Amino acid sequence: MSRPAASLADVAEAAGISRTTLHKQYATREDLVRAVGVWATDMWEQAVARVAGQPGTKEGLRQLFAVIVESAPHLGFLWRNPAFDEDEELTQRYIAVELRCLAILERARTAGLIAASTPNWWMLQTMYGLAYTAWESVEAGKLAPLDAPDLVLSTLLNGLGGPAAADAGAG
Amino acid sequence: MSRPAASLADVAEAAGISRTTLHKQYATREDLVRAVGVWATDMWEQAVARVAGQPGTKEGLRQLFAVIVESAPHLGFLWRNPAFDEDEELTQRYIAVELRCLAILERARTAGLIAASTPNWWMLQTMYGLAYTAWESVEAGKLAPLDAPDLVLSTLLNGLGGPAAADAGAG
DNA sequence: GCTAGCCTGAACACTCATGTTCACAACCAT
DNA sequence: ATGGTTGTGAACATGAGTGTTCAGGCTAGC
Repeated sequence: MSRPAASLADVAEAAGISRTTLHKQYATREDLVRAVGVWATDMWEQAVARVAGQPGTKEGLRQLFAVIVESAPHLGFLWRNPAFDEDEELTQRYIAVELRCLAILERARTAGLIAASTPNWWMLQTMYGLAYTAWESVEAGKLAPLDAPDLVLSTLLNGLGGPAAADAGAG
Repeated sequence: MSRPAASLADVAEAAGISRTTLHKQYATREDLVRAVGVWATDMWEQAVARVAGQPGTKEGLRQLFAVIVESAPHLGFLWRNPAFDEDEELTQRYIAVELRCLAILERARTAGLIAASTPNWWMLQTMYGLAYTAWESVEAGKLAPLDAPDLVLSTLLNGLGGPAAADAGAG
């Protein structure tokens, strides 16, 4: 899943089955890729469903970010495949899940945790960006998995600013 | 450059030359990819060189972020190509440029703009992540190019936090 | 005009991923 | 044991991308 250029022979070997059997289950490579895309979407859906009821509190956001970080590989797979952009069903499902994430962020904004002037798309973008970055850091062994959600939370809410950064002049 | 899977015929057509001529200049596809990698590294080197002397102030960081945002496509190309990881020269040059970026960030940390507890790798990761995210937003038409550096600056220093986010409990 | 250099289209061989087919072995239920 | 299912290895055909060669055509400089 992490290597889009892998041949079907490699995939079959990695799956511990023969190439013939792989072709029985997925007639074409496209079928296989889509099946993995559906699976990745399932994973993401289920992960977000676990936290969709969270309130717009710091703890609620922390739960949300924990789920996004752990879904990072699935999201990365979906983002990297341009084919999914033209897949009506997957796109619809993706948007629906994204809206559930956005709902939590909006609650946090209403609660004053996030600046009222922050547009929806930038909340989402920074959340994705920071969470994905945190996941990469975990993969690289630079960040402990359990620390990732807190780091994303504090960075997204407070930035990296020190004592002299009280106001950055924008926002 | 933005489509790694493009055939050499497509590349030649896009370049307005024949496939034969393309092969004369770059014997193999590997040669071509590496040449583009060298070019992307050149671009990034030159861009950072323009701001390497900046101080650790908000304006200094803003200049740095402006340069990273504009270099995002070049960086993306370098990041997406695993072949470059094994290229000694390009890796060395990449690290050298990264260190020049880090120097500015460290100056800002010393000046108190960035929390003293922030590790180097997280400063770099968040800078890359936010800058790349901002560039994508520009590409998507959601963010004005001139606003991008300021948005990255304020988000990285202050986060998205509103009045109720005075302390997120981490860091 | 003539030559040298560069670009071009066309053709070719080669490799590799892909998709298909088929015969055979293992296994499971009856 | 028997018949159905499932997985397997092997072979084959196909198509795309790649790299090479070659015979012209074009322009620039002599």
